[in-house]
Amino acid sequence: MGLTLEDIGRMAGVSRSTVSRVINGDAQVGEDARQRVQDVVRRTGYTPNVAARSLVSSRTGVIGLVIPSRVNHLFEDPYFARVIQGVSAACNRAGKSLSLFVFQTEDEERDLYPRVVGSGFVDGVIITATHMGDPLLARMVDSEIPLAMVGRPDIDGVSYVDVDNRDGARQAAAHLCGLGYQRIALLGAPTNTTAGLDRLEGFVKGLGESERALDPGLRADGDFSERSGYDAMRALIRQRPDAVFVASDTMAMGALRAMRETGLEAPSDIAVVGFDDLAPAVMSTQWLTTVRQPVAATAERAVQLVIELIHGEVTPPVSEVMPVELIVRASCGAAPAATAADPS
Amino acid sequence: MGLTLEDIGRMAGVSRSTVSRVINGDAQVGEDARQRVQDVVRRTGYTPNVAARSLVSSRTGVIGLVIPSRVNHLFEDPYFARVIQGVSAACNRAGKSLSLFVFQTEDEERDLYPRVVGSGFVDGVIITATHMGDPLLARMVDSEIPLAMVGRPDIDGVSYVDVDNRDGARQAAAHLCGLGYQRIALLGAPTNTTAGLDRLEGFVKGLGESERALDPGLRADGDFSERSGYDAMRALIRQRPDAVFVASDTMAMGALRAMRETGLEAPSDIAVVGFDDLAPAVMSTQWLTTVRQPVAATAERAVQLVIELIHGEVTPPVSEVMPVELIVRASCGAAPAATAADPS
DNA sequence: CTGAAAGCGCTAACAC
DNA sequence: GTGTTAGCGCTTTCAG
Repeated sequence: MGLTLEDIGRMAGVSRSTVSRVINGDAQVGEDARQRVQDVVRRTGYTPNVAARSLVSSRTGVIGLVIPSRVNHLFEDPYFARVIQGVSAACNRAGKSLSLFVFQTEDEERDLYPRVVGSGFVDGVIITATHMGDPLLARMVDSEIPLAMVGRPDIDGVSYVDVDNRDGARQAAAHLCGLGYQRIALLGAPTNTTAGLDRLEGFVKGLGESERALDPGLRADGDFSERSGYDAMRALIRQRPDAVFVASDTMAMGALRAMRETGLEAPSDIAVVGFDDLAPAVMSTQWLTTVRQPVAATAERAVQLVIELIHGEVTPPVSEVMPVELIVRASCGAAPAATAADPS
Repeated sequence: MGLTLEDIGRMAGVSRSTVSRVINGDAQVGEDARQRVQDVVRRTGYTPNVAARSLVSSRTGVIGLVIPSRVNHLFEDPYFARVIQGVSAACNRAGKSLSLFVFQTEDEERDLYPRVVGSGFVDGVIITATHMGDPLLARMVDSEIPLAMVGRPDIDGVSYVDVDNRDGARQAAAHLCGLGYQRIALLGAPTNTTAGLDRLEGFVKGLGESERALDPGLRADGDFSERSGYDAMRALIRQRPDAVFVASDTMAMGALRAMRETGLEAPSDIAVVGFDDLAPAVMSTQWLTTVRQPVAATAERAVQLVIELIHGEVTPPVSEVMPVELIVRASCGAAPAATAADPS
């Protein structure tokens, strides 16, 4: 810090332009000059001033991650930690800086929004966890800032990377049907989120593949929280389901707690299939059958996508859907060993 | 975007200097000029270019949050989500931007470190989750960048905000002693972290207040993961403790799972006290007796602290320790109702 | 109270 | 190959 190109140039006996060229990997530099410059840079630990660089290039190398988490409990769910981790890792790899914007209140959103899109502080943004109808997304699209969403947007014109929620839920339903369960319940995710909607649709579709329909009495929705899973399951239990697909593992933890409290066990009393495969308890017990979603890979693709958008290499909207995988373990009542041995 | 001070000035019929003054709240501006400028700014949605501003002021308004999480499972623990949330909220309030640096590998650390301290990209940094002996912390101190740690550093010269881990563990031990338990075990946190060390010390101290010592056989350590809590508890169970203090709620979840699996219940077979009070299951069941640590408040103080350091308002190292609170619930075997009614 | 002018550190033509 | 030069958009003396 404090050192400038000019300083380095002086020390290496060249002009600042040559130093700039060396630093930016320009090939048109003599071998000896390059050598001298690199020595000085290394010796002094010189790092270019990003502000000056941004000012002239109108690029900051910063990618914004916007989480409009008005609902506080969003942070309860390990999903967000994973998204942050994935985006961070991808930014690191791409040599970008990550700036995090968590809007916890309307006020914060109002105050911060201009910094995100107007000040030139970020080159592009990744947004996640909007709820349907959130005007924020539309505003961001209008701002024309390079934008990629993690998850499926509810409006057109947004580039995104989503996981195949429909197919995951479909697989879960089909698996439960295949296992011969008769009263298959749905403990759904909020239907004001596209993930909730897609998982509902996929579940219904999976049932349909076995000529079944979703009994409205066998459906209750939660809000992704453990507590809501518990509450919804308490209600569901009275309807005597023999299996339940829970649209998130965190809610599944709540559902299992409700079952335990009622003296019910999985899978013997009620088979359980979750969605996510990233909660600590799920990972460490390897017991819950669940739909694994590739959060890190999704976040990574989203980062690549904004970068392509920033460079103008693709024309928005572009989208991509990542495959999910049903991980069969014990909680659904299918012997995992048998499944593992299954040559199919 | 695209608009400059010059543009605004032209539209308002003043020079760019005046616009700059208005925007920066300089008092020395005529009422009419100020009015006209503000109108234009509002109408156009003008936002100053941060790069240009930083270049001249050598301030970016960015605070870096560094999480050297070489251990992947750090992200399993809700603690980090909370720290991020707290730091983010505090930055928002202070009008600062937050830049997140997660070092997951040595390589990432090596590559990113210069960007953090050398490029002038951040005005100050908050660091957390270092392990003892981590040279990173020493390097950051040497760099002389305004620095505040969340947690207690293991070297001198670092400003920090910590929670009172010692006192929390002491309270937990004292509470268990007071309840008359005889074989009180410790399921500790890693002793290569200051939090782990402090909780151990506090626990021993709390025992000491009742003239007890920690039976080495009644101690097992985990690594903050659910799995490690499970494993450690399996080992402890053989020693037949009648109570256990678990140094993190996530590990407590694992410990309870081990107990359940062995047919043991809390508090009747083994009383359990945790530490954190922020895991979803703990929050929603309100069942686990635990030491509540004020993570959000701690993060917030850390942000205030770096800001003061940036402004040179305080001379490092300064430190602060936030009080923790034992939340007595059902898992320790003390009737919570009685405790609540206790006039003391 | 307001404008003119200098310059923050860097990149990118444009010369040589 | 390498140096010179002109800004990027802003803040900040310094005049007026």
